[in-house]
Amino acid sequence: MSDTQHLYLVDGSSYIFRAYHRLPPLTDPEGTPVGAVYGYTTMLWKLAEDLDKAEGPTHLAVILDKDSKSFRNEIYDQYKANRPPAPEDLVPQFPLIRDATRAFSLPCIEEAGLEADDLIASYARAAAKQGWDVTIVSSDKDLMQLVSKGGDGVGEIDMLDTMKNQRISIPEVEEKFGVGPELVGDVLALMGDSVDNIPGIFGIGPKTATKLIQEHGSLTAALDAAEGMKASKLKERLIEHRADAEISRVLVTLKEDATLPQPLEEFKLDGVPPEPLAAFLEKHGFTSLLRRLDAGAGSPSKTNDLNPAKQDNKSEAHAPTGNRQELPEWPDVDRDAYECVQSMERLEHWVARAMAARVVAVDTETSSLDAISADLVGVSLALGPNDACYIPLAHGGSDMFAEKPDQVPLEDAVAALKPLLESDAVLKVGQNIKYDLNVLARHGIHVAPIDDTMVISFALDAGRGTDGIGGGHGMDELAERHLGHTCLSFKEVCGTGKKAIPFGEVPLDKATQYAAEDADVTWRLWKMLKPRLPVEGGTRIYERADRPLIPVVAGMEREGIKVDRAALSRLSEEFATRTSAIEGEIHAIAGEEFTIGSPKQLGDILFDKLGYKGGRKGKSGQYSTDQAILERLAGEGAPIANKVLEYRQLSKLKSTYTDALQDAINARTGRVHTSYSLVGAQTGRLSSTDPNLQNIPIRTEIGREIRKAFVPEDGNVLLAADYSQIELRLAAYMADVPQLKEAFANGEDIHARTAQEMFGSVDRDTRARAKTVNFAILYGISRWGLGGRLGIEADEAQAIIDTYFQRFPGIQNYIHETLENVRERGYSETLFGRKTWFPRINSKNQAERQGSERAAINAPIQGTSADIIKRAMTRMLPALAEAGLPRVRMLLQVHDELVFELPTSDVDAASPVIERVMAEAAQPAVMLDVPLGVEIGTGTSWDAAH
DNA sequence: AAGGTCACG
DNA sequence: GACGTACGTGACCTTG
Repeated sequence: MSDTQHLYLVDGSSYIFRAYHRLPPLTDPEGTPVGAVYGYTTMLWKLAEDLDKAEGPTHLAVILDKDSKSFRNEIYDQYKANRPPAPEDLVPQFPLIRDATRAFSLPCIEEAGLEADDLIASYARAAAKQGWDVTIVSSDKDLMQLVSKGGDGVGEIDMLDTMKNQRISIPEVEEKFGVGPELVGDVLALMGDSVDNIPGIFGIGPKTATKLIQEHGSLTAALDAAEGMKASKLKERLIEHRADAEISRVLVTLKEDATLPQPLEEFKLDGVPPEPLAAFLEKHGFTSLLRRLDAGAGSPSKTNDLNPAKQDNKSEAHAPTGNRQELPEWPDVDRDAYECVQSMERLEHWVARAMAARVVAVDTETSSLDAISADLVGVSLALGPNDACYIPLAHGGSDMFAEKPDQVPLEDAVAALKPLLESDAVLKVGQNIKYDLNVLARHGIHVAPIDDTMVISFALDAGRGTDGIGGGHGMDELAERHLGHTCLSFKEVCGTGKKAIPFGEVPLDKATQYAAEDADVTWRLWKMLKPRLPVEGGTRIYERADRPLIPVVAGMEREGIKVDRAALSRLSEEFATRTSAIEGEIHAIAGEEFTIGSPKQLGDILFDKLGYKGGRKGKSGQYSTDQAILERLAGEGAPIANKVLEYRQLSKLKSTYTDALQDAINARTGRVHTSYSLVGAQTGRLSSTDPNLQNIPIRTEIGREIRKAFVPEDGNVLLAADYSQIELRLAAYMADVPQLKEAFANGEDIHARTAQEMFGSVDRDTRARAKTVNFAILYGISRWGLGGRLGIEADEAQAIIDTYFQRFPGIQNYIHETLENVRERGYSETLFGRKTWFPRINSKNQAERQGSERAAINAPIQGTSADIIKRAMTRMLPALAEAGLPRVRMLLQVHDELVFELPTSDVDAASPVIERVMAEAAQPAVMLDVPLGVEIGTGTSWDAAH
């Protein structure tokens, strides 16, 4: 059988569209866009490499569409009528496809009045008929009709999707359509195709189409059976739109007997002559391929092992990574140089020196990690390299110490330190100084002015170091990066796990080494980082947004919020009862007891024991059992799926919220105090931990029960103020989209307006789809993602995206320009100058690069929104005080929402102030031409305030 | 410690 | 040449 001929038919037209959308917008030395051509060239190269292999081609031809009209337009004038025009930078690439094909010395077939699909069908059948095997290089679903097994002197026809590197034979077709290739046309005729504008039957998608054909065996049978069906929407549609289905059946039928413009024999492959190929590669600057051609002595088919792109996956292109500077001429950290301050006299000496120095690095040591409940154990100060001290204040008390060490009494020390820490003339520098602010506030010290090395690092380098806790701005990490110094770790000093001791039990010599080192390192970091701010454009965001926010957020953390413990406790009990009942039901259905909370065990029960369909996923080879999968199973009539979903929901609510929040109530204040991280999110958003109060349930009825437990003190109410659609408003401004700006100015429903622009009409369906598309845009879109969300094919999603860009060209420009900028400079920027770095934006790893691109599209929008609410927060309490409303307390921030607690009698006066401060927060630095809408609600719970 | 899942904007 | 599919978070559970 070794002399079997194998014909490859390359569907060039569909390939170039796919290549266009998945490759970066490359241009050749002359400025012609060539991204898609490059993709096409590498694909041909790969095919040519397979020439000598068993499965490889003996004959090959590229088939192209000649023009946009075909005989199908005569049958149905709307055929492909709503297809948007090809993107501007794709058009000049069409002729280059022919050039590329010729460069490989391959035949290129096209014929007026026929689509590439028809030529492919005719060639495939002709070749198979004379016993050749045929591989169609395409992933077009219409072509799947041709897949066949062969035998009896007839060759086999399969398909090859080079992008997914997947062979498509009969099983793959059956998997996709639920029927064999001979019935694919019937399914397609029912479901239609919005890209080609094949009508199908309105309201019937792939699922229903497959089901009908499976049940009835053919399209005609299914249509005939409609009369006998029980009354339903489906029945009506089948009857009413029968003609649509019939014309669709004709349109999807491939013409298999077209006259062949060139005989099959002429497609014989004889290697690839290098000269024309080299000339082509050179002309368009495809240098890596050119190198491979040179190295491979002529033919790509002999250069299998060379793949330069693969070898340096790690190189991160040219995005600046410079985090390191020349080290100043400082002595190395010397932990034995630090002083342990144990007398009032020495303390006063240090305070006097610090006053004179004008800058002091400060660090506090405490009994626990939680700033609100922690007790002060000691304070360290640093005035220069190795010029640092530790002032122990509450060490001893256990048998670690033979007797309590000499220490300045806490109150005396506080009195001595207070003038220094509150002096306008002395800058206090800390690493995460918000923590120290909160600790010291409990002792009546209101530290100011301040600088924070962690926040400075964030303003300079957000996104640069993606690994490590604290987003790469923790002290140990900064010390390593900027000073080449390894700090004494907390673990080394206090131990870990059960053997851990509180800092107050650490002997003074060791405590001094650790604590004073922190202050010393903080001082050095400040000396290195602070001067970079003006040089690297970080001053604006640090001085105007982040630094002033530190004491504000510290205040919010100290305020905390009251939660109704009894209400949470009741909910916990209710959830416990219900989960255990559901657990029993699930075990009954499964026929055995297992741990429902274990995705592994659950997956084995669902897919192995109970035999539901659903593939493996991920590297672990474990079944996925997430919400989307379970909802699908539930829709297919698996009773266990809904039970598991309910079980999951309730146990999540119980463990993460009703149980955990009770434990989070502070014994001293009776309230819950979250901790906000100012450097938690690369985009500039805050994040909230211990507990996270930025993800309290709201989307479901049962979840909102938890929100009801967040309450005001007697005589007060909670007030929630939300920015409405702030990110879309910012996108409308930043991308300059007149229709969206106008809609916001008029207070219109923005998703409805988008639906009108996109689909020409507004109903529930189009509005929902428009909303999804709007969000997709903000998040950096991909047609697979959008397709998944909308439940449509990726190519249909692509058509929607194209329409969106056509209607709102500003958005496309914004995305293009943002990415160009990020690729060139390495970072994105918000309207207020916040930078986020994307070191992988030019990565050769496509997944990595595309991930960075999506994040980079989103970062300026999400980040600008974060900047705005930060500005509002900083101005809020002074504005309220000025309005005579000092009793309004700002408690929480949830990205686009602020939560306040205030006397009921203050609501009327406070609401307009809050509204105004938020709405005007961008000004005067940025004058938006879109209004910022703010919605305010009040109530006796956080839920009621919405 | 990692992976899976799910709560929020 | 292959990879995974919407951005940004944090907490909890199970398992290795």
